[in-house]
Amino acid sequence: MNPFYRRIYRVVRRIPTGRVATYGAVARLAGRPGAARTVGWALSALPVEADVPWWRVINAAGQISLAHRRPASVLQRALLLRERVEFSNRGSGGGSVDLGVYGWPAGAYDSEGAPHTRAASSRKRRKLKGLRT
DNA sequence: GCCATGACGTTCC
DNA sequence: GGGAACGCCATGG
Repeated sequence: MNPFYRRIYRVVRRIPTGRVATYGAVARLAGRPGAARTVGWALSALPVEADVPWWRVINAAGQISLAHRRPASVLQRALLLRERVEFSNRGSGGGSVDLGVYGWPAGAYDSEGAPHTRAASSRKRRKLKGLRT
């Protein structure tokens, strides 16, 4: 097992009860920003018997990604609810977690969490720089 | 070593 | 706000 995985698992273990972290945050804390996919991959290979709160790891949108892919989605939601993590019924998407409240580490998301929301400001900045042509 | 895939993220339309 | 495209790192064939 590569040190990345162990690091990722360690980071996930550091997630306190009642809090959730995004793949990107975990990857960043693991020392590999941008390796969010790798984090998900590592968790996919994670055995259920492992003492790693994988259910506290969600995507940047504050939603569970293993919706139809894995039946564990229901389990994850149940576990999160058990952790007192509320799901904001944003329409009928199945519910999303407010990273501004339950996000971990605190301050990483602060008052934002939605990628597109944050992208709005970043986009302008990128356009201003005049990149990509 | 190259191509394809994945529990994701960011940016553009 | 929603959908599509590109990029990211690591694994598997």
